[in-house]
Amino acid sequence: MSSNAYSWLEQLQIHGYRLTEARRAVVETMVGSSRALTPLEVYETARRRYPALGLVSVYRTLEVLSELHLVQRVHQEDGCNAYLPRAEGHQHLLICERCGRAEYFQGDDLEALFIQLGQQYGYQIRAHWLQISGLCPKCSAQGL
Amino acid sequence: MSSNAYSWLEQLQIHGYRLTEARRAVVETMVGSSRALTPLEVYETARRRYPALGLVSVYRTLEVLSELHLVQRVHQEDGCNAYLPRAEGHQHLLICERCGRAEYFQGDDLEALFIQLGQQYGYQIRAHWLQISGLCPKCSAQGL
DNA sequence: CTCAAAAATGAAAACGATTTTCAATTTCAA
DNA sequence: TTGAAATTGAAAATCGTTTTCATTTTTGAG
Repeated sequence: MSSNAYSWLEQLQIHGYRLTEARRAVVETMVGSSRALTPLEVYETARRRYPALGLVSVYRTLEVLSELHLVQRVHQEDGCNAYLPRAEGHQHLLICERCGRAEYFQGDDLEALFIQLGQQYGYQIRAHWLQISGLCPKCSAQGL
Repeated sequence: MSSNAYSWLEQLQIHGYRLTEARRAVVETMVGSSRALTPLEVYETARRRYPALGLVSVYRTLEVLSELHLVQRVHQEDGCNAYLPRAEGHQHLLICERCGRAEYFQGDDLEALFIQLGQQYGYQIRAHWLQISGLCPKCSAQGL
């Protein structure tokens, strides 16, 4: 549904953002990525399509895409500056710590736990974050 | 068990680290904290006990404590540079995004899910991370 | 289509957190 | 007690990110 460049650009437009070459290039890079990408990686990839792109615009566009819930930041031991298309609904992430490859898995039953915990501790739950990391089959085969 | 300054210092010693005033000050600050603390906050707190302490030593000590699994980094929307005593066993974190207060809750049943997912996707699971955030009762009462 | 206001851009400078360097100090085992 | 090795704090360097600002691009009204 929201997993194609057209709808991402549409979302930008709906929220009053202009469609620019810089944004198109970043969107095209992020929308189909199955790997977590750092701003610098997005920059390098997107510049192949739009060489005039500035790194600053990558940062700014990623920020906007985050606000619109189209991408999300990925947290890992070695850094928290990579981005992926946002997991939808009750999905969570399984990420390869070597190559950044991501799988999205369903975790509906976890929502109940979160709600229960909120009540138990008197917390007003705002967000939850579940992420599993390890080596994908390919990286696993190559050895560490 | 590992939740007192004595055993943390013992762990440092066992692993060949020397016991210094700087490390004692950082350990004393971290070991009993129920709030996530940034390196700067650790520095400011620990300096009350040992004014000669340098910020650099805080960074270095936190790194060592992380390696020894005595503290862990906390990931939040607004930054990933705060630390807490490490959750033990199958515990996970419930954190107040306003004041950093942390609750540790048990999540044994989640381990089974992680193992199952690893098999399903062919991943060699190395780590998992579950964290819930929101407002603690106190911060919730104060309004946003 | 034209045009002007507003939004967005890229380059450079500024920034803040973290790391490195290094000479001086501290620890600890012999 | 002593000396080698580890550790320290201060300063400088580094890295990712943000801000500033003059210029360019987008878009909607005419």
